[in-house]
Amino acid sequence: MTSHASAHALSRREQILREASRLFAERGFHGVGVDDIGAAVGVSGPALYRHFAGKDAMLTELLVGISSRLRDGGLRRVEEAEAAGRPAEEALDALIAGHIDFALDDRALITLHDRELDWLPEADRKRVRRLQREYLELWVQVARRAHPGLPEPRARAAVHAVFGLLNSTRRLSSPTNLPDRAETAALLHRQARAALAAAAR
Amino acid sequence: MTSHASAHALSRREQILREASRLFAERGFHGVGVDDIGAAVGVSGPALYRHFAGKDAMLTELLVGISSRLRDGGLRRVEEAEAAGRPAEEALDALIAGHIDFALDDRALITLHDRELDWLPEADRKRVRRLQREYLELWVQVARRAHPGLPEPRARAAVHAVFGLLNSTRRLSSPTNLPDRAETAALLHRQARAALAAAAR
DNA sequence: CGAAGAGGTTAACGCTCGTTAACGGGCCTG
DNA sequence: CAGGCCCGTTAACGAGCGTTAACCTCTTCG
Repeated sequence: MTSHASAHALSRREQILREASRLFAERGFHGVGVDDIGAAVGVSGPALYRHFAGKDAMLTELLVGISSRLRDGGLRRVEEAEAAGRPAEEALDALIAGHIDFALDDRALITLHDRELDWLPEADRKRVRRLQREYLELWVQVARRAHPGLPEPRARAAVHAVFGLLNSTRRLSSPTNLPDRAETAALLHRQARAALAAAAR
Repeated sequence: MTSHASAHALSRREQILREASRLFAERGFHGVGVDDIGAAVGVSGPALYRHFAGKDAMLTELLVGISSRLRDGGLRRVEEAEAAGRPAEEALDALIAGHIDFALDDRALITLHDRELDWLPEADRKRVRRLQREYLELWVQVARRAHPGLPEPRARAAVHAVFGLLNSTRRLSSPTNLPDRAETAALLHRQARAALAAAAR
């Protein structure tokens, strides 16, 4: 309980997580030293151990946070759509839009999310995988409701492929590479929708 | 010039490259030690230095090889389609099919191709990036011919996203995870085609 | 036959890097 | 004002790992 957190600038812990995620995304988990992360927040070296148990713990917290945000956000959107009685196509659109927002706004996190999972200690890796699986299953259910007749194994593969499509933004290194955020989002959305529809044919 | 190569089993050099690519894909470039690679081919440790200048050199050779194969194969397919006077849509289909074959048959290489590029020494990295860029430009040209009215920046982004879609197979760890090779290939093909067509709308 | 070279071996060096130890200085609180 | 606690510092340890050295054994060929 850090008591006075939340409503002011950025706690040291959050600074560290932010810089760590940026560096991990740029150079990979093993390409970044503990000293590098320290330097990025203005302290040097082992000072980080006042805030985290170790380098692994930072990655764990980042990955669990990402996976949770994705799954929880997805669940919320689908529930909202269903509560409002909207058709399954719109729930699917909400999932797509949510994922695109995430991929465009938190490029670094998306990169970690499908690149650095292997380096977690066994227990944490299982936890993250579970969250990822739940998120995927959510998509699969909604996709099958939106496209009746789409068999489950194929839906799973199709959703998997669409994740690859949406996460491809991670390689556009600088934000200026995007012609225009809204336009890029619209393009990805059309492509994702079409890719899912094509799976059902 | 290794003289008597090619027509028999597998030269020691090729064995090493094959095992190295598998291990790099599984555990990442930094997650694999030189001793691991040696053990995988039945020799141990520094014996590899009889065949390669170093660990970097193995990765370089793998990545340059992959990028070259992709680009050359793509060029060949497009030229064949054009020489036969077939429409641009069919050339695009040929590109898609070629990439899918590669992604399904050489999963490890595809993984390296978009995951481990950062670890190359500067000069080699530029070389690989050049090949990758040429491959992408080839797709962009064909896509714009197949879909008139698709502006170039959008075509580039769309093709990029489709690469993400097609390369998503890398996360299906075991080959047995694919329900059926032909079916998976067909699904990916439909999705890629639809994602490109949707970009043109 | 004898020199050369290809392709192994084990031992050892040296660097990087995560982690811990030992220490110090502000700041709150009894 | 004294004792903790928070949060830094620098120094040092220890493991892992890429690379090199020194050495050995076949095979080949003049």
